[in-house]
Amino acid sequence: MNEEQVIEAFGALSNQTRLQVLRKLVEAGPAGMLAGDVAEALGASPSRMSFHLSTLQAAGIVTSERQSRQMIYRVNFQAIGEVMRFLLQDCCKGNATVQSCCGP
Amino acid sequence: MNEEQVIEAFGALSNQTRLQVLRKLVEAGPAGMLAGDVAEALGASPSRMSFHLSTLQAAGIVTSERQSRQMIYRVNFQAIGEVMRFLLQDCCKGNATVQSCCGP
DNA sequence: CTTCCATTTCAATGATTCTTGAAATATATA
DNA sequence: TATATATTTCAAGAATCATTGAAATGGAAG
Repeated sequence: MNEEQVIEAFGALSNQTRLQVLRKLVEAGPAGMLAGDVAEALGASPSRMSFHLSTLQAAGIVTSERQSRQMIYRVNFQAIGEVMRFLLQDCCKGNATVQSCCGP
Repeated sequence: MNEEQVIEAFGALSNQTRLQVLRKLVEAGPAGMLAGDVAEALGASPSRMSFHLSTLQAAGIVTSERQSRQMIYRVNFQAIGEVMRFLLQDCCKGNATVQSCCGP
């Protein structure tokens, strides 16, 4: 993951609605969630949710799969880990204080 | 660190100039860097750098201290760790794949 | 083929962010 | 006090982002 992608990911994460979407999808687990269900769960219109889901997907933070006429969205934990790795290793040179976020 | 602060931090990190500033300040270590030196190092005007440094400081990612008529900026590694912890624990419920970013 | 349903795309609008250069502020020195 | 230096603040304009509602698309079912 390069700097440009990481910047896009941070941009995607710097929004309340999208952070709520992320939490919902984490809750949902590997099964993921339908776009419409995410919209309903968060009280957002379909078009507004589509905008935010697209933003998250463009940043790689979620993936999408068509299931007949609906769309399943899932968290991409790998991508989130890579963003964190970039911040820790590339930006902060593996600083121990930062690293302790994952610690005991 | 609460959601609002984390969103502000992600916003601060989603910009190329500010990511470059962060790297410079990490390089500089505990001594920090003068605002003017950061500006010069990155080829940015004083007012433009002041804007970005203020954004980073408002987000808690850097601290500032006046030294006579100049300003010393330093990385706040603790804050960066807290942002990562929030993303890992609060958003991703401690997901192992995400956590492995800090791993071996 | 028509209709229905889920989602996305589009256009318009308002809000936020970024850049630029000039003016203001704070501090030091002559 | 006057002057110089470092930084911030301010105002204007350009660019990007978010919300809304209407229209278009993709796919299933009658």
